[in-house]
Amino acid sequence: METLEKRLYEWFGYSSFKYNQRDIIESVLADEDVFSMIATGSGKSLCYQLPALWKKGTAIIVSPLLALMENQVQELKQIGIKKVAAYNSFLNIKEKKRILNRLSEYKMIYISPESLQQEEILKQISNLDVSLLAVDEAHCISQWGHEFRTDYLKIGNARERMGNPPCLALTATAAPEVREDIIDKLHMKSPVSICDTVDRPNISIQAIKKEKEEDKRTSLLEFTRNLPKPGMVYVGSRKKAEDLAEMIKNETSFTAAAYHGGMTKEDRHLIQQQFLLDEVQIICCTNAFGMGINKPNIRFVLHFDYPKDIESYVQEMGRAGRDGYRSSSILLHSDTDYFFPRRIIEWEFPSEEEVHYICHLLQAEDRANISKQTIESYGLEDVHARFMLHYWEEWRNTAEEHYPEDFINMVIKKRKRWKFHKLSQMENWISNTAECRRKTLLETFGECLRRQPNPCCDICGISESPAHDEDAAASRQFVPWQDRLYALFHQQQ
DNA sequence: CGCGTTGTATATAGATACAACGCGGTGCTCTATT
Repeated sequence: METLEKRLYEWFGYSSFKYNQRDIIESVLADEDVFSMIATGSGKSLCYQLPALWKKGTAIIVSPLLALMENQVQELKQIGIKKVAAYNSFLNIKEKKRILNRLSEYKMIYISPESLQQEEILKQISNLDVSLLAVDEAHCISQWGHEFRTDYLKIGNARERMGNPPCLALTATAAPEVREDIIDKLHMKSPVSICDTVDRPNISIQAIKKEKEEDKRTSLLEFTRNLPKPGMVYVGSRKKAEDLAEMIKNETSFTAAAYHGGMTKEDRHLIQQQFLLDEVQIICCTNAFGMGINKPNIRFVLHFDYPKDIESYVQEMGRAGRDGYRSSSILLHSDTDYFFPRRIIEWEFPSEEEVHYICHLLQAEDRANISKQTIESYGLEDVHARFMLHYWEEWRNTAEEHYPEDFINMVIKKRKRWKFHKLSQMENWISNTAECRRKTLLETFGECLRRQPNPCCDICGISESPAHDEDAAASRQFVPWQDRLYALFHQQQ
């Protein structure tokens, strides 16, 4: 397929495909459903952008963050691809109508799962020739869909309304159960699966036990002083992100800043830019920071609090060393960490009392009269209200009698059990790993460790001397010069 | 949800019991005000 290369150069200015890109694109062009797990920075977006331009019709691209959509649209327009739009709440009614009335004139429409559920857009899309439905950061379906953003679970229904176009799911991290969940929720039938390893040989892995929170702080300062920078510190709460950033600024000579979802958009953007430009050396953040960030030279990721599942851990530590140079992942833990993640899981669900109340309400009234606002007016949080509406709708289709007790047992308790299971899997890896950490980590992704890098992990032994750097050097050579140049160039911007 | 802090009443000047309140990741969208 010589013309594929020709178009790649003509449209995007690249002279060759990266590892796996061609396979994915060819499968998409053959109208296959494709599930693909490839590393961040290996050109995921091109995998739907090129087919979108190539094929007749309009591609719909589901994206989790408004900022990501805006970036992509802007970048495409800059390289001369103009028939693209983002359909979201940035638009006013006039602009929305304008786009709605001429959907078929676009080659790509970026959209959030929430906007995709609006009846106006579903109606228009059902008459549209949809060339491809692409879901970017598809692990969000599994990670966010069940409790936090339930519209992620409804993409499959929207797909049916479009007349079942071919579907491409893209992510950087997904364990086997998560892959199955994604494939199921997108109503994919025997998809082609194209996956990279999740192993990152240039990142050494450590989990270190400390007595108390105070000892974790001392250790954090020590690592901050001694490790190469820039670095990231992941914490569990907004307040702690700010506390630790303050502490690093006061106790060391390095620049630090906090980043979390409670900050204004402007502040978040500013801190992000400063970190990207190496003006801020250490960023202390909650899990709000990460998606869409492609900073190549992060030298360490330190987990001051551990995440609730192994995939999140792999995603977060994997932000280190994208340039291929030696980097560290360090996780600090202590017995006092036990309760926090458990409380957060409990908090994700409405209380039993609330469920009872809302179930009776939903049963007594005609469902059409009950909006999210009604449920919120009974004191439920935004997320819980959406949770109740989504599952109630599913629930009433599956059973004849609808008792709140059954709803609690079969919907809520089931999900909680699953979440606690994932949490203990994470904790087991932290506290009870007897073999190589890298090996056990890969096994949860259904992979084998093919070659042990040096340095590897705290169990295999971390050598302090930089003399054993052959592996970091070797992995560096794996990165083609074009990619390194690209990384350097983007670092400059 | 569950834990820790603050507030209030009681009955008497300091201490106790118990209720109320606040905390605690992730982001979309729509609507009504500054």
